[in-house]
Amino acid sequence: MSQDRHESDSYNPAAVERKWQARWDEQGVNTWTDEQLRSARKPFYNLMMFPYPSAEGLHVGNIYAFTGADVYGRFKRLQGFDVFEPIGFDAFGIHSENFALKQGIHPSELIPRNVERFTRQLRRVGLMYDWSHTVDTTDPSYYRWTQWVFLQLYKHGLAEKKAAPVNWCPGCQTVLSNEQVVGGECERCGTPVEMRFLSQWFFRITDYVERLLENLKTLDWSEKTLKAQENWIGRSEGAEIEFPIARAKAADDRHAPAQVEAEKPVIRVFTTRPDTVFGATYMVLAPEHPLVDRVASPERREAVEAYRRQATAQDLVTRKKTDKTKTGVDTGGRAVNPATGKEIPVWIADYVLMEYGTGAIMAVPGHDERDFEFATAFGLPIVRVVAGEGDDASAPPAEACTGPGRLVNSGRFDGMEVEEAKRAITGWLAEKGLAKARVNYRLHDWTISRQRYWGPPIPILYCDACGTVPVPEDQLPVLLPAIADYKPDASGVSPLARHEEWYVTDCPSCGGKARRETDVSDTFLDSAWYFLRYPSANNAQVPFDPGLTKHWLPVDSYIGGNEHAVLHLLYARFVTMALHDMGLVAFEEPFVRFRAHGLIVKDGAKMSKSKGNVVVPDEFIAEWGADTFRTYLMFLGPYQEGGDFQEAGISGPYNFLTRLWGAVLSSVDRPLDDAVEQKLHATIAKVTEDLEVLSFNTAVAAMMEYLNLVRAGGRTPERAAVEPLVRLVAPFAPHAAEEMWERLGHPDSIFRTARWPDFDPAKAVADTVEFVVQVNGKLRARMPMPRGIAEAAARDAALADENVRKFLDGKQVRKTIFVPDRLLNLVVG
RNA sequence: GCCGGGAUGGUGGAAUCGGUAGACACAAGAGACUUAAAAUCUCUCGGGCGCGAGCCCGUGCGGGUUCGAGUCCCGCUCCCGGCACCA
Repeated sequence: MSQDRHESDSYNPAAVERKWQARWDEQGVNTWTDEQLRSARKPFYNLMMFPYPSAEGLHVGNIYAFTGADVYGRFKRLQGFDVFEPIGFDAFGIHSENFALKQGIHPSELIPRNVERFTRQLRRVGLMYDWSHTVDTTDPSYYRWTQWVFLQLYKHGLAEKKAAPVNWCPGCQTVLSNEQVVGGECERCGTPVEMRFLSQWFFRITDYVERLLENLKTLDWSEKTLKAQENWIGRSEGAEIEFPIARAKAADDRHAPAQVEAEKPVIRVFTTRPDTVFGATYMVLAPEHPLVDRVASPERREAVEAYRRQATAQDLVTRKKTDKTKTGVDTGGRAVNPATGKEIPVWIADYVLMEYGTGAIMAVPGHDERDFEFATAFGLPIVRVVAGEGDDASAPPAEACTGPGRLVNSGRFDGMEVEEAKRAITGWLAEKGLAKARVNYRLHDWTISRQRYWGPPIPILYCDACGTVPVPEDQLPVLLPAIADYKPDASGVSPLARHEEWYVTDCPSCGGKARRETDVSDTFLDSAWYFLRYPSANNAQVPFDPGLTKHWLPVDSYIGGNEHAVLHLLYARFVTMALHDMGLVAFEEPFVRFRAHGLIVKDGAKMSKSKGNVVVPDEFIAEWGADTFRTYLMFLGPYQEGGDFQEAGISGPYNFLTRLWGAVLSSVDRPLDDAVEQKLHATIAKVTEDLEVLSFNTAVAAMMEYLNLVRAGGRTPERAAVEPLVRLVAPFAPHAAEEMWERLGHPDSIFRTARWPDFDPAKAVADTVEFVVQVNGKLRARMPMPRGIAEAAARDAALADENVRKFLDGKQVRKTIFVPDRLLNLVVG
C-alpha cells in the first residue's frame, strides 16, 4: 500500500512544511525563467531590503521584516499579479571585515559560510523567493557592475577626487561618510571620530539635492522616512553676505601684492537672518577657516595659533556638544558691517563649524542664543534690532530674542516686520554687491573611498603620463586580490597599498607604468543599485537588461527598516537619478512605494546580545513551525510599529491554525448558513483591505473571528465556509494552506491555481443591526433592528423602550439625531 | 531646542469622515467531554454599586467645542525615533 497517503489527520507542521518546501523547489513554483520574466503579463516587483549576512545568523527582526513583505507578495500573487520576489546578500563592508578580524578567519572564507547559513534559514521560513535570481555583492560577477556604476558616474563628472576634511575613525582606521557618523562617533564601533584632511573620492550628490528634496513630494513612502530624508538634506533659506576685512595684514601686501588684488578681502557668511544684520556686532570664523591667517593681527598671532591647535586636536564629539561652555579668541582683525558701516572685531571659536555654510558667521548676540552666550562670556556688545510686543527698543535684550517682531535700530528698515525685512535687507545689500539670496544644505557630497580591504576596488588608475585614468569597462572587474594581511593600519591608506604586485600595472592609455587606486568603495554603493540587478542577475553581459528593466522597474513595493531612511534610500535615489540622466533607466525614482516596518523588541527593550534578550528564531520554528511563527509575528502588533515578542502569545496563532486544520478536514458539502455567508463576505472584504495597507494584525484577527463563528458550538463546518478561508490564510501560513488546499481536492499549488476570493459587498452586511438608543448622548438601550430602518420607525421603537422612557422622564424631546443603522439620540431637557 | 510617532484592561493590541470603548489573542478562573491527560467545546474576565433589570465611573493630565469626544481644538506630562553649537 502506498505510503504517500496522509498518515495522520492531526496537524503536523514539520511534516507539512518539509513536504511543501520540497515541492515548491521541484516544481519551480516561486522561480522565474528569464523568458517568463520577459513575458510576464502583470509584473509586480516586490522588494525587501537584502540582509547583511552576519555570523549570528538571521534574527527575529529580519524574519519579521521579510515575512511582512512576503505576506504582501503572496497576497498580490493570489490576486493575479506576476510577483517577482528576489533576495540577496549585502556582504561587503566594514561590518563583515571587523567580524572576520575578530574571529581570525578571512572574510572570503567567512562570508560564504554565513551566506549559506542565511540561505538555509530563509528557506525554512517559507519565503516566496526566486532563488534563481539572487545577488551577492561580494561576487565578482556583481561587483564588476558596481565598478561599472562608479565609472558611469566618473564619466559624467559626478565622481571626483578632492582633498577634503573627512571623518576619520581611529577604531576602524578608515574614512566614514557623514551618514556613518552618529553623534560624533563611528556608527560601527563607537570610537570618537576625528577630522583629517585626505584626498578622497566623492560622489557629487549635492548636485541633485534640489531634486532629491523636490521628488519626495511625489513618493508614496512612510511619513517618518520622508521626514528623515528632509531633515537630512537640511535645506535652509537665507543670504550670503560679504563683510570686507578692515585691516589686511601688511606682510601679505608686501609679499604677494598681485594675489591680494585678485582676492577680494572679504569674509563671506551665510545667515538665515539677514534681517538682523544691523545687530551683527562681531564676527566668528571657524578655527580652520583659510582667512584666519589673513585677518589675525601680528600681536594676536600666537594666541590664535594656540587656540587653533587646541581646537583641531579636539575630537568632534566634544567639539559639537551644544552644552559646552563657549571658547574662542580675538584675532585682532576687524571687518566692516556692510549695513552699519562700522568696524567690528573678528574672532575665532570652535562653535562655528567649517563644514557648514561658509565656515564663518556674523554674530548677532541680541537674536541668537549661541552668539548671546558667547558675547556675554567675552564682553562683546549686544544690540537689539528686533522688538516684539512690549519690548523696549532702546535696551539690549536680556536674553537672545528669536521670536517675531519689528525691526529697530536698523536705519530705514525700522518698523518692518521680520519676514519682510529678510527680503528687503538682502535686496538692499545685493544692490551694493554685498549680498545674495542663498539656499544652504546640510547634505554634503558622498565620500565613497574606504581605506579598507573588504570592498570592491575603485576602478581607477594613476599614470605619471596620463594622470587619472578610468579602468576600461572591458577590463572589469578589478578583482579584489586574495591577501592574508588585510588588517587596516593607521597609515591612512588601504591594506591593498601594501601590495605592489597588485597595484602596479600598465596604463591602458599609454602602456606605461601606472598605479591602481588602492581604496575600495563604500558598501552603500553596492546596495545603491542592487534592485536594478535582480531581474538581470543571470546576465553576464550587462549590468541590467534594458528590456527587463523597463518591464519590471521601478520597484512596486519596497519594505525595510527605517534605519536606512537616510543612508541607503538616499543613495539609491541619487544613483537612480544619475543613471536616468545618462539615459540608462527611464525613471528617476527607484521605489514607488516604500513602507518602513517597526522593530521587534523583547520585554520592552531592543534585542541585543549584551542584554541577553535575543530571540533565536530557529528554535521557535522547530517547535511551532514556520507557519505559526509567521502568523504570530504578523499578529503581535501593527507591522509599521513593531511590537513586543512574547513567547506565551505564540500559542494563539498555533491554536488558530490547528482549529482551521480541523475545520477543513471535518468540513462537509452543505449550503452555507446565512450568518456564516454574511460573515464570510465581510471577512474577505476586511482581509483584502487590511493586506493592501499592511495591517496584518487586524487581518489575522478577522480570520480568527470568522473561524470562531464557523466552528461555534462545535458545529460541522461547510466546505464552502472553509475553502475561501484557506485562500485568505495562504499568505500567512503558505505550507499549511497548500496542504489543506490539496486535501480539499485541488491537485496543484494554491499559489498557481487559486484566486483571491471575491466578495459581494451586499452580502457582507447583516440584515439585522444592533441599534443603539441614546438619551442626551448616553446609551440607554440596544435593540436589534432591520438594516435600513427609517428614522420614524426607529423612534417609535425607542420610545416604546422602558429604560429609554425612564430617562426621558416625560420630558419633551427637543431634538433627535439619527445615524442610519447605528443610533438614535434623543435630546431632552 | 526643532521635526515625526505614541500613551487604551493583568498583557499584546482593536476601534479615529466624532456615533455601542476594550474586537482578536495571551494569561487567569470556572465548567462540559474523558478512567486520566492532551485535544476540543462552553462560560467569566476594566473598576465600583445592585438579587436583578440596570446605574455610576473609566482611553496619560487639565480645560474647551459638541446632542455625543479614545477620536477634534487649546495648554501640559511622560515615552520612542530622527535632526541638532546648522548660523
